[in-house]
Amino acid sequence: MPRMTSSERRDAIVEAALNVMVGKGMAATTVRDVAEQMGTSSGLIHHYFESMDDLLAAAFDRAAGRDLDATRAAVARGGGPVERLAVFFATYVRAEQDWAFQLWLDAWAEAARRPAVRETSQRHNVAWQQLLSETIRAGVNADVMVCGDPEAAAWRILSLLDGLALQAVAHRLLINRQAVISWSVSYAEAELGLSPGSLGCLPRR
Amino acid sequence: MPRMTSSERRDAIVEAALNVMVGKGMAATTVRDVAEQMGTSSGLIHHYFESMDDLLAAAFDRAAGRDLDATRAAVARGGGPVERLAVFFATYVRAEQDWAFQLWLDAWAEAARRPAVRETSQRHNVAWQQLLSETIRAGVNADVMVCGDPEAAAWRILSLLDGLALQAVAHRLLINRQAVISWSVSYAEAELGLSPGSLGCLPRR
DNA sequence: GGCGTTGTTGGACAGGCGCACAATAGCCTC
DNA sequence: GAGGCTATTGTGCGCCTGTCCAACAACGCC
Repeated sequence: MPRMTSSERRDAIVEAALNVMVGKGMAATTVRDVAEQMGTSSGLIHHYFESMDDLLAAAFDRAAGRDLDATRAAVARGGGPVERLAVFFATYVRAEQDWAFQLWLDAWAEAARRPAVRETSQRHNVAWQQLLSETIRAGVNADVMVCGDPEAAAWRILSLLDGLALQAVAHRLLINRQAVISWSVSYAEAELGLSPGSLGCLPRR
Repeated sequence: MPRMTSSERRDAIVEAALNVMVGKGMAATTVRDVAEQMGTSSGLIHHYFESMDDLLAAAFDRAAGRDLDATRAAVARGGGPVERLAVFFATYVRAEQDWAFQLWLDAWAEAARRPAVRETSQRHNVAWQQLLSETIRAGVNADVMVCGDPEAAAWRILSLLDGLALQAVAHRLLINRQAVISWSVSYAEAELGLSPGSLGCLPRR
């Protein structure tokens, strides 16, 4: 196979691992799968990653990082705090759709046995909470939201979002994505003292 | 090893499997582990269970079923609808503690690859939602709660509970059990038109 | 152009997995 | 007590896993 620079190859491996993970799930992803996906030998992978744990963590890190970066960028483009918060919800729910949330599910479960995966998922979880709590804090400082503890409120809102996504994945027919976003938006409006409907023109409950 | 009746042996296998699952996680549980835990040969297990999928599902079914039955019984002992709801929260959060929620996490992740586990976790999820929505409906019928759609409200409350438990397990230090119960209780009170504090004397936010 | 460095190969290794199956051991019935 | 039924054993098969390593090949440097 063609020679690559270190960073290119490392990138390609992570990308291949991510592809396999999306298709088969994190727990079922093997070194040989990733090698086959890349079209190289399996030994190559261990030249770039100390262990399978590290590789899975790196692949998950990339997927989760992309979603986080996309949401962070979209939020930053928003005008006022309220609009930024609305963008947060819209982008978050879109990011967590389909295979993405299954990946989070896998990561949480695997975290019990894979230290690197655990570290990665914890780091991203905290990053999401920080992004949301900073958005809330900006709204409070601008006197358009009311919240005594933005940190705690962010945990609560994220918990509801994740819990709803969980239910949506667990039985796809009973809860749909429309419900996830409208319910969580309604909750956030109540939590932050916003008037109903101010966080988006989506049909609400 | 001493001979048992069919049902006794089946029971013992499920119990042993559950013990292993609690200690090592569902994904890491093997036939040989379960056999060793029981003190018998591994071949015996396949006389009672067609596949590992069935065994894992049966073990999870027992664990989840116990929690559900305990909560259902505790709720039934409650006096009025409001007290029953308060009992639901107290018992639910206690049931989901420690290893129990990790088991749910494992089940959700494994569900993608193990049909029997998927069926079992879906069944229990729906059962929890029915228990909660029936409690809510009773409160609405008794004119002590206000809720236009008890089914949907039950999904929202359960989602928040699960999401909070998820965060609590993911980073044990940032959210504790006290927060899980007080935050979810506060949400339920707002959702159902109850006055703050009516769902329990626990310290709230 | 030779040479050292390094990306890359492909297979070996030890271990673990679910599962199957013939042999054994214990109980019940007649 | 004999015979049959079934719970139980122990082993072995085939496959798959992560990791390692000696050999090979391509690139940059002098």
